[in-house]
Amino acid sequence: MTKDRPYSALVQRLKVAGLRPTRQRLALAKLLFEAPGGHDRHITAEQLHAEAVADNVRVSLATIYNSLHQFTEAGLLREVVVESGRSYFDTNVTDHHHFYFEDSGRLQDIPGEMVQLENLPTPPVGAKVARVDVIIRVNESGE
Amino acid sequence: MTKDRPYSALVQRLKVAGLRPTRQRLALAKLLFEAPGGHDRHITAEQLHAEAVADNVRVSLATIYNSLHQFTEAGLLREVVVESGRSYFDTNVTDHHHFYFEDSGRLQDIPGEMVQLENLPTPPVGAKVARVDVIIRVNESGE
DNA sequence: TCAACAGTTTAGAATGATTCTAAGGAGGTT
DNA sequence: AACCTCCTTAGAATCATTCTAAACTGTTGA
Repeated sequence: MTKDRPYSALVQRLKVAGLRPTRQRLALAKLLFEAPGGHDRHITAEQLHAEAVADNVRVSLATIYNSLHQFTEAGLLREVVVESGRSYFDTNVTDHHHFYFEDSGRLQDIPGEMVQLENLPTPPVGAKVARVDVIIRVNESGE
Repeated sequence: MTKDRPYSALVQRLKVAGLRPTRQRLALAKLLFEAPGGHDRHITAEQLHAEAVADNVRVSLATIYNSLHQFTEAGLLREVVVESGRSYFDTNVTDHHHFYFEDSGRLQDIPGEMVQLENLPTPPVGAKVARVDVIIRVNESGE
């Protein structure tokens, strides 16, 4: 039988991340990482919750938040902040940047190698660079 | 008399921006743009409110928010978002970028010319670049 | 100088996203 | 199956921010 195979890729992925493969974490991981539409998803907690509900997965919002943060800490997701009061979680954890469409609130990936950062200033003494985010904010409306 | 001179620089600045120079807007503008510590301030609404209170200026939080947004629209301030759920307002409106100290939540300006962005991808058709933000996230704790 | 109107301020309620709490539930191991 | 720890959850709580409706003030023109 191919379904319910105990050691599917997702189960392994969670275990490697040090997270117990619970019902809800598996369901969320599936929605996030095996979405039919492909990868490079930028999703909010509310959106993921809506998807889960639509997929008949019963999960509380609290668990959505817990899971998103745990996945992020484990390196399975990356948090992107472009707008105060709303966090996006990006399934693309490779080095890359973003276009942000201010009108629609949509994000679009820019491959890391498409942006060349020259002459980056050295960080202050004692500080280590955790990440460099480049956000290109664009408008689509003819304003 | 030098105080209460009706056409001080701040009054003019507000008028040019199309904002009536009211008591509270003047007081806030003074705190923001004529702070003794110098320019390049990165301040939140709550912080500004606290400064106003400490300076015996009676202003409501609602007015703080209104003013910060009006100043931003008028180009006197720039909003910086680095962390979900908290907006910083930057008194430096020239082209520049930021170091963000994740431990302390502090921001530090990086002059625009210190970051050279090469090969920026062209925005999607119909979209115009409003701004490019570069945020260098750093940690100070020896983690 | 002063009336009058439009633009401002305000307290407090409302909102929206996120976090907390404490109690019940479910993996995994023996 | 027992057991312990980790996980999930409903609902309350929190936090930043926005809204509302009423009171107030700058400015203009008579």
